[in-house]
Amino acid sequence: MGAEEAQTEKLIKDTAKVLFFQKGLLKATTQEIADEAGVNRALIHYYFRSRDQMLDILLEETIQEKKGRVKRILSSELPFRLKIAHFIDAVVDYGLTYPYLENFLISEMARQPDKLKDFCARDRVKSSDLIREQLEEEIRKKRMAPITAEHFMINLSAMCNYPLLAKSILQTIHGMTDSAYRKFLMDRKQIIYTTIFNEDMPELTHKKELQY
Amino acid sequence: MGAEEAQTEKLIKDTAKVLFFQKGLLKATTQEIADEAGVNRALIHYYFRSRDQMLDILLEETIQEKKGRVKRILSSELPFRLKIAHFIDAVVDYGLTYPYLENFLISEMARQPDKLKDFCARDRVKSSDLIREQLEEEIRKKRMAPITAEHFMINLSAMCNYPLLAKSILQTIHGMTDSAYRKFLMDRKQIIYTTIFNEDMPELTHKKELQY
DNA sequence: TTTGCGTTTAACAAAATTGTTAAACAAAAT
DNA sequence: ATTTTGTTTAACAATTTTGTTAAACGCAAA
Repeated sequence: MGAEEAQTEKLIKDTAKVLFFQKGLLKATTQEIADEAGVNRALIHYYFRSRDQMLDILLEETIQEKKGRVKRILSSELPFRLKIAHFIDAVVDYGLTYPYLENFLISEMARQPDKLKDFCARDRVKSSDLIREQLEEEIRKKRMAPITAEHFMINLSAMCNYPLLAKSILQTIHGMTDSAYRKFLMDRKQIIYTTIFNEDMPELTHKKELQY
Repeated sequence: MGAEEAQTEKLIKDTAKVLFFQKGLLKATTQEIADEAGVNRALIHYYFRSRDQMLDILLEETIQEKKGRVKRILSSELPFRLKIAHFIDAVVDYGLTYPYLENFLISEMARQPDKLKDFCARDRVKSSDLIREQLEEEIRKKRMAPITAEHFMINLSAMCNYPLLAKSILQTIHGMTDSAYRKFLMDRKQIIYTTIFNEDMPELTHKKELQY
């Protein structure tokens, strides 16, 4: 349709993101993506040259966005516990959109370790570094048991991300509908906070300022 | 070599398990498996008819074994906290062998949900049911904060399994060698226990009796 | 030693998937 | 109206992967 910008390109990318990161179809073919987007398969090669290059772009974009949100929260001026509460909130919320994102990244790393090494290293600006000082002060003040920043962040990431990665398993075992699963994840925000701090999670204000 | 039992069949299965569940190569082809095992590709079809059927068998066998170990521990007569300590120990140890097992299961569920539904449901005899009573007593006695058995088990599974699923990511970010990663996982056993119970993990006796 | 049976292989056929190309098309600019 | 530009498509070629088959092989029992 002539000069209609990168509209179609975005349509393809968004469709592919849904198949890969939301529905967990790691092996979705270019044909399946094209069908889902309602375009011809050759278009994908026109815009992205190859399936692999498209995948790189999708991963790059999506992970950068997620990491951006997280980093914005962890490097904010909030007090420690409130910061962690916002982290939990943001990671779980984002996971509702793309539950299989990390799952996908993991598979790709096994397939082409070299390519993703630097990408991953550059990207994952160790989040543990962003909370180390505050965490250590918290421990010094005897407000929580001693733990390294690395293990603390991994505990936190684990409890937030695992139910996302394992979405299909959890839904099957407990016979949850999509909306039940959604509610289950919302409950978990509280649970995770309480498991770590042994107290109720505070109300979250400033949510919007921290999103972008 | 004549009457040499199902020796070769086992060789192929073990090789495939290593590629799929240990190295995380979800897309390993029948050719790659055959090469790695040092046999001709057609052998795989001779023994398993198709790649998909072999995959089913591998998943079935491996998950059953892992679940067997876990269930044996959770349905033992041990006191609650010791039981959980053994659970952590067993899951992390098994994960050192096949870190990508769950990752693989998750991907397969997205690909063929129906086939794995009953398999998964029958298999995952909700572990939360096996600890509910003891957990509730623990809470009644005010020895820990209130939490449902489901969320408790998911917290636990998350902290044990996530570092396994995310093996490649963690190793890359923190520049860990295989042996460093191994040590890191061993440390985590303590960390996980302490995060949940706010006390040091007890010594584990009876390890052998609980393994089989 | 030869017959039989499980095991192993190479060669072939079929299917699925990716990547390329040249032509058709539609809208905007000239 | 025609040219131009970017977009879209169908048809084709190449590659990869899977699945089949018939024959060869080696050991053990007859």
